[in-house]
Amino acid sequence: MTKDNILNSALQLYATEGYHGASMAKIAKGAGIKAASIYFFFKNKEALFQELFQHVLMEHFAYVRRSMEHVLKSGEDVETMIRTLFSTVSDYHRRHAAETRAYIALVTAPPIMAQPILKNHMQSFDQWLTSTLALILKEECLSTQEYETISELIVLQMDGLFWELNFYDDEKIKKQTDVAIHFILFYLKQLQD
Amino acid sequence: MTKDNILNSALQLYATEGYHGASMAKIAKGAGIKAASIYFFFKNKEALFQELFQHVLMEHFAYVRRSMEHVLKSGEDVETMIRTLFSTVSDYHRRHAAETRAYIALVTAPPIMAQPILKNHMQSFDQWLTSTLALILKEECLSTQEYETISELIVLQMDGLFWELNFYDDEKIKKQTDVAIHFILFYLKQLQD
Amino acid sequence: MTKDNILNSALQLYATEGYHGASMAKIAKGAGIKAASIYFFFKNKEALFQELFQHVLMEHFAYVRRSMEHVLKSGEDVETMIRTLFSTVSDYHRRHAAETRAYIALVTAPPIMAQPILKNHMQSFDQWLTSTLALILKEECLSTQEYETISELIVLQMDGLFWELNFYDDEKIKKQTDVAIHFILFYLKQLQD
Amino acid sequence: MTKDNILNSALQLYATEGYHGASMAKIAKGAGIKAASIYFFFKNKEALFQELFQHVLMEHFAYVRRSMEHVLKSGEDVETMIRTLFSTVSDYHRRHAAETRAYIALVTAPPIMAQPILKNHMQSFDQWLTSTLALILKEECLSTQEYETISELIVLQMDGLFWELNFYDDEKIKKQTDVAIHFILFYLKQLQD
DNA sequence: GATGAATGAGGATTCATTCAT
DNA sequence: CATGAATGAATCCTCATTCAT
Repeated sequence: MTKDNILNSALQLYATEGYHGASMAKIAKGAGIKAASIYFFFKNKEALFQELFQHVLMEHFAYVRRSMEHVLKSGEDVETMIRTLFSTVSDYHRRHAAETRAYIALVTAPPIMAQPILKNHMQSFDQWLTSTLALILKEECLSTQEYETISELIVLQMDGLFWELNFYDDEKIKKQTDVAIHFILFYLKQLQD
Repeated sequence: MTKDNILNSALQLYATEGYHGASMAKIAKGAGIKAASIYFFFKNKEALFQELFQHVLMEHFAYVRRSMEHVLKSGEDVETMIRTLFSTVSDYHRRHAAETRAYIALVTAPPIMAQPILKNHMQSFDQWLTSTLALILKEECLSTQEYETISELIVLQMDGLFWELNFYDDEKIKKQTDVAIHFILFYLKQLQD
Repeated sequence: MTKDNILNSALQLYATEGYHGASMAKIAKGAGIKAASIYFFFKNKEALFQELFQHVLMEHFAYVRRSMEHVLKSGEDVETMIRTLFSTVSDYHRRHAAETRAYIALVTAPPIMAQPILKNHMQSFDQWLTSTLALILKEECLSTQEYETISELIVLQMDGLFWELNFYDDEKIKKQTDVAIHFILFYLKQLQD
Repeated sequence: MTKDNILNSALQLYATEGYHGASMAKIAKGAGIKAASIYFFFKNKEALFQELFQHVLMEHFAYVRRSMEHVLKSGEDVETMIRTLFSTVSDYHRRHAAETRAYIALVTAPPIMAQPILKNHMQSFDQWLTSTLALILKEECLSTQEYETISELIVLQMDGLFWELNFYDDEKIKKQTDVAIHFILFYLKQLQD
């Protein structure tokens, strides 16, 4: 459908040139139509952006959540769960490179109107992550202090991996993911001894 | 000096709106002059950008390197050195927020002409970091395998902290820096036992 | 009927924004349909305009003529006839505010194609008005000179009232109408003495 | 000067096509420059309009006031003063046809932002006219009632002449002006007997 | 009858840049 | 050093119109 072509084209451009660099003409060309036609589907540039941005955030969130819910229900051990958490997120980004790059570009030089959506999303994600970590770690007999520290640690590793998506190739990212997982599990084990 | 005003104004704009969002008129206004006057100091928009970008990268590199050389020469223990490495980088970014945000914006949606400079810089920095880590860890009797793992770990923590600069306030960044340092040292200690 | 809705919507827009300000999209929205649908009823924007314009002029002319014919046939005295002439015109405009405002907007900044219609209408109206005034005044025993002067005077009062429709409210317009009538009758009486 | 050329060109276009019909490109062409250059002198289309509109209103007001002050000071009789009032206004409009037509076009289909300026101006003009009429008529020994009637009558004649500017040629306008003056004086004389 | 989808032309405005002063 | 004045190209967006459904 034309609308999807527009959204896709916009996504690619946001990924490589940011919001300001993605002109309506370029987006249209990428979608195989003329610039004027975009306005049949979207009120203006901002509305197109908002719809796309929101969609990208939703998709990512939904995917990660679904994947984790699945694992949590299956009653696996901590190691498997943490491994799944990291590889799910990492895989998602590796397989949705354009979305991820667009997301990063938009987060780091966000058009003003993106900021509320973004803030909202980050809050939701943080909240979800916190409660998910609680579920993962609930049988590990950790003190509050220990629990908080390990949570912060996990977030730090995820953020590190995320930033590295900008530079490293698949191979290296996979390796860094393993390092992160390994490290977290290692620390967890030490705590329990 | 006027030239510095121009560079400063450009930096602020790159930080908040990215390369495409920073028009010559806006830069000029921020510098208290008219757009035409910029051309007395810079051949064109690209030249201005290049000079500024190069300068920002240099400054950062030079600062971190100087700071680490100082510590390395003073023959402190591993802990101090790692602590210095992290807090130097972290402090620099916290105190040069505009430069950092501009850097991030430009890295994540880089105008084509920035890419060689960027690649070049990253290579140099990686190289320097690797050799510096070698110096820091040289007395710790690590196997090659262990050395590599811990290097990757350190880089991962640095990258995590860097990405978090986008969202967290000073307080939280400081805390996350402490978490990073704490765990690296912890891991190092475990390896040695 | 849809066609009437379109004409009505166009009328409102011509009244408030003139010909250039009345886009097909706005007209359609006002009629509760999509712009494309207008083309089922009208060949193009110009044809819609022409039909509407002609209709507005006709209606007004027909109304005033009908009303005056009625009075003329009833064989009233001069005063009543002049009073009727003025109040008929004045009332019509007050009760057809949109038509009147559209008419004024179109007369004062007329799209080229409107000008022949307009010229035609004005000629007809002038002609009718002249012959009507002749009928009204025929029993007043006026010299040609006197007759011409009083005709010009009447036209001048009508034009004054018409222009004032742009600014004054109903109340004031009614009052000014009375002033005009009073003045004309006064002058007429003086002539006869 | 270029700025004046722009204002002049805009004036002509407003006169013939109204605000909506006067595109920046057309205005620029009339001024012998390119559309982009207009923005060096005016912030945007609205600002250009406002400046021009205000200027037109001021000029007219100032001219009429100056002219009347002159006559009032010279202590002429009523007849001369009324004659001067009408011919001054009439002459001004006949000699500033473009300004007048632009004024009419803008008043009858006014862009929203023009309305406060317009309202303001009309109030000022009304006020001035009222007080001027008071000065003109002060020695005529009129009752309040009579004074008010004759004031309204004068305004009505002026409005009629103004509207007729849209259609009649110079010759006819002059004649109608004479008719108006003649009748006002006539009415005044009758009152005094 | 009505609309979804599309477009070429033109609208206002911004942009980087030039050049004479 | 700095700017006033100018512009071609590109920006976002609206317009009237078409055509298949």
